Amino acid sequence: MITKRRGDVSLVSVTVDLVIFTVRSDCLQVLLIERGKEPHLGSLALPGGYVRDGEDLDEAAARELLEETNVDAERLHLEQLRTYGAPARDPRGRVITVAYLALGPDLPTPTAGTDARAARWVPVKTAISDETPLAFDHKEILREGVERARAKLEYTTVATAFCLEPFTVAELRHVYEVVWDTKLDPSNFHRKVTRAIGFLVPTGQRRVPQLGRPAALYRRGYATTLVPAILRTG
Amino acid sequence: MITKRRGDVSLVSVTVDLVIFTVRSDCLQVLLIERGKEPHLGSLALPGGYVRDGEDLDEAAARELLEETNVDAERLHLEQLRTYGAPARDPRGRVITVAYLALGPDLPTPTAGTDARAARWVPVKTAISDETPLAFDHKEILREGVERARAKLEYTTVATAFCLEPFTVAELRHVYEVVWDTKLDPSNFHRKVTRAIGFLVPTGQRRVPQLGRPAALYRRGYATTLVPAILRTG
DNA sequence: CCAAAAGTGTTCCGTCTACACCCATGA
DNA sequence: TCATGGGTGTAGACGGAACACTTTTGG
Repeated sequence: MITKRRGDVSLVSVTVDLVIFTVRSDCLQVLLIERGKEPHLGSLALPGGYVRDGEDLDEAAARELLEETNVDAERLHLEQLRTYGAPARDPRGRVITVAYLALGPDLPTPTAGTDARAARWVPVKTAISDETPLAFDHKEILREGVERARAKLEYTTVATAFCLEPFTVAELRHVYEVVWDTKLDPSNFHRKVTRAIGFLVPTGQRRVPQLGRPAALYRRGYATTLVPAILRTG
Repeated sequence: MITKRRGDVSLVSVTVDLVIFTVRSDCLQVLLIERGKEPHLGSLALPGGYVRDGEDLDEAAARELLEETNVDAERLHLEQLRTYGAPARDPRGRVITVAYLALGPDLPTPTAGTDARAARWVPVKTAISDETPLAFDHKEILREGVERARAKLEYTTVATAFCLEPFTVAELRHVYEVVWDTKLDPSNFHRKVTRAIGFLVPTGQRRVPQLGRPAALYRRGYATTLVPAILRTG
């Protein structure tokens, strides 16, 4: 282990890693990159990078997000997930990583990022399975990200982060169904989200679908917590 | 800012800081130390210290906990809270800190720790108020710790971490009342905690109080999540 | 008219709240 | 016996699940 010291204090490198989720093709997908260098050259990993001098952790996460997805962090939900610092998690030496969770609507192809690294969307079911190896401890980070995202849909309004505004109640329900991998009763779901104060703001507009009655369009409301919560049953 | 580099990568120091709560004298208290050196010499701060070589973050937190409270981390609830890394949060240079939340029963006087630093229990109301300055960004960390602890009583069984086994339902209720700063209906609370499967294990013993009917004694059950949750009302 | 999706009404049922009430002990 | 806290019973309010039903569009 190569570890320098400042005084009697060991020094370590700090990275941020991003668990970026979107709902695409009826499934929850995560953005993974193919590593272009050692260690773990060629294997899949979460996007991320070193925290720079004078940069706060949230800033570093937002910068990496912009570099990887070409989307301004303003338009996404971004929150700190957890910090991982097992001594041997990176063979290059002591590196601890602050993991972030990002949720966004179906984004433009991420390959347009400034990094030349190949980035692509991978269904979470695939990424999480034992058949898909991920670099470092990224599998564990991803699993925790999924759990956090699923839990947060229950008692917060973050699900709207997956929707492009304006959106319909059915689109929002689709987000819940995909993230939770369940079916929800459309009528009861409609009542819950429209009655939760501050969750949805009606635009007064409607969208005519290919089939069926036009649906009212909404934007995100001011509320961040969802009362009453929308609980997963079973 | 004194920051060394390894290759092109900036190196930082990493600390763990502990938000240690207990219920003492009918109020929620936090363990604070009086700093014995610069910066912030003499002011109150959360206990903590540098992460050592080859030490995982959880290990470092458990070690600091043992040093500060002289209590084995096995007997306490210990979980990662959040990581703080604002560039100027420590005047000595770039130091990021991984904050941990620890919950335990009314502990022996913490001054017996191996560190010579003066440690003492401070009511959270006092510590959190604007009249009590805390070192670094510790006020923010403390506030987030309080919020986390309060929220976790709702949907997990961590409240039992505040109780010495065996304990009565009234003692557990007292924990909820103190942490939430509310009064709870004793009869309804009793039903909720005894019906939640895996929360409490009856010992078959009773404790005869100074006054009133003897109360059944319980130990912690296997459950970590609380279903149904015990919600704060209002 | 039919199919399909949006949205509303209604019934049933379980949980929470409030509070009356009984139980077990020491004084 | 009384006072006190432990614990149970119960009626009403509230919210969720299930599902029948109405609305609004395109074909």
